[in-house]
Amino acid sequence: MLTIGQLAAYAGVTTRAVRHYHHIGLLPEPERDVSGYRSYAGPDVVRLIRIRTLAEAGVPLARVQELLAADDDAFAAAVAEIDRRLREEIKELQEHRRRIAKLAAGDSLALPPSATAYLDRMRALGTPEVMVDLERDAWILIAAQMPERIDEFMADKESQLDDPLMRQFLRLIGEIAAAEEPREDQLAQVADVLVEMAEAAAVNGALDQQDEALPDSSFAELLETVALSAGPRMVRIRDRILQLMAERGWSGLVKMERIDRADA
Amino acid sequence: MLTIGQLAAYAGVTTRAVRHYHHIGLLPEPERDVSGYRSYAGPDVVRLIRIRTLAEAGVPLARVQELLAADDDAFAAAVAEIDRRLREEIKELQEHRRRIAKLAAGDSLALPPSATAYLDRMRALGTPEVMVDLERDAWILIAAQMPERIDEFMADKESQLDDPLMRQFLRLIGEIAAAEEPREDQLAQVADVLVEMAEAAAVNGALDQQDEALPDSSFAELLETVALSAGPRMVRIRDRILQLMAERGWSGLVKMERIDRADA
DNA sequence: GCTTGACCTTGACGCAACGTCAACCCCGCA
DNA sequence: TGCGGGGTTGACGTTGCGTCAAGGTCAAGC
Repeated sequence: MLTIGQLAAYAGVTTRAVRHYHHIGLLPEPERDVSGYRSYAGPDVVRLIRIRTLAEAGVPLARVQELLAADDDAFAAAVAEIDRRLREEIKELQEHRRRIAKLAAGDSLALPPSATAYLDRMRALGTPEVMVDLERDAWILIAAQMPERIDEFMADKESQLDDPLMRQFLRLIGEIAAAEEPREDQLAQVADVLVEMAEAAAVNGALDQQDEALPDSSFAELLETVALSAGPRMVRIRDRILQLMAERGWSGLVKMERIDRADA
Repeated sequence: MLTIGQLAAYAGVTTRAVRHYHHIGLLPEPERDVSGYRSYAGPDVVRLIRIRTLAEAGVPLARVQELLAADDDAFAAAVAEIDRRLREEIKELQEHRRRIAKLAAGDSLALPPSATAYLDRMRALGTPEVMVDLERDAWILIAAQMPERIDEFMADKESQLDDPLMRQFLRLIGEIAAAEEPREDQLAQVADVLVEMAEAAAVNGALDQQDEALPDSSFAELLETVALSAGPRMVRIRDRILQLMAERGWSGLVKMERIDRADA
């Protein structure tokens, strides 16, 4: 009676969809006419319309069979379950919207507000962008690892920004970043400041806190590799500073440690 | 530094996901160690975390690259567009919920309330279930074809149910359906009633209306094939009734027509 | 040195619901 | 007889991975 195109037109679907329903056994394959065309009749149209009615209500095709054959109770139960699934999907998408709205509102990717505030303040103090980027990446790592302690860390860091030594350090770093090639005396000054900060930290116990915050050494090594990703120029400068610090009896930048006199 | 499993753990994803990101070029393939294992460092972890942050906000992976590289304006524009898409998807799902709620509320599949009311009334008048099923299927077809006229048709049909002839017809059909084998006198009575109804319809012009409602004959034929799907017993009874009607000068059940005297 | 278990490698299929070629056949019409 | 608009099967693409399969590798305990 009807070709596949006519059948599809009756139900307002594509021929591809009809063939798909045949493929998954949802609509029985009809007889073929002499030339091999599928030949449909009224009941096929009716079944196809029923299928579409369910599909357009969000019923997965895999459950349409079952629903078409179900009695009233089974139907109601299945419908209730499908509605539950729909509600869940809507909730998920709304959660997506919430997150993307936060991103649009200026939240830096993958960092809590306390951290972005800290980074903004660093920038305001003249810290070169490349250093801020490194800090950000490091804090992304830390925030992913210890999300519940990140605010505590940031409070610490913010107060450090009030330390005149830290200010001096940032200023020196800014000068070095701005210059073509860093002068040796600038690097030496940085090393001096860093060592002075380390000594102060050793006295007030901050060095022990850093051990507690970086429990396994592998995580500290991981943070090091972030620092090493800043490009060859920065790595050279960094290496030189480490060298100068070593001459002054200290090692490490991520995790500062006094060099054992026996080694020296 | 890190194996793929460790990298994945840092970002809270599966190794499969990481390999997928490599495959689609979202995360660069890292160096391999001597045994061919992928070896990751800090920047890889950071990038993976950024990817996840966007993905979990509903950004399609295909757009994550672009967003990670975008400046603030481009980022805002892309985010706005993604939010628009999310809103659309939510609306679609809500539409699904509306439809499925209607189905749960007892709406027969693919039929408007006027039609289900008519079918219910038919059933209440003792019409056998198999007949009601055929009517329903026929009206599903018609409703799909002419949705805007279905209420008008149903009003007509409802008023026909008040016709004593129609009542008699339904009672006779009920008796026939209940019996093992229909008696010839029952079938003759049905034919008599149908012919009487047809004659009345011819007088008040209802026959012309039916021509208008069934514009092309192919649609009428399609409706016939629905009637033929009721099983061999019903088809035999139907054929016999058509035969008896023909003896009385009428043809057709879906679309009744007086037989041309020249043919008889 | 051997086994064991956990982790790594590539390759490939599966899911949901079709869209979209490709290559070929069939029908009605000028 | 050619043409345009159907139909036919087959297979790949979409989205974001999950889940085998069939191995090679590593660290640890015996």
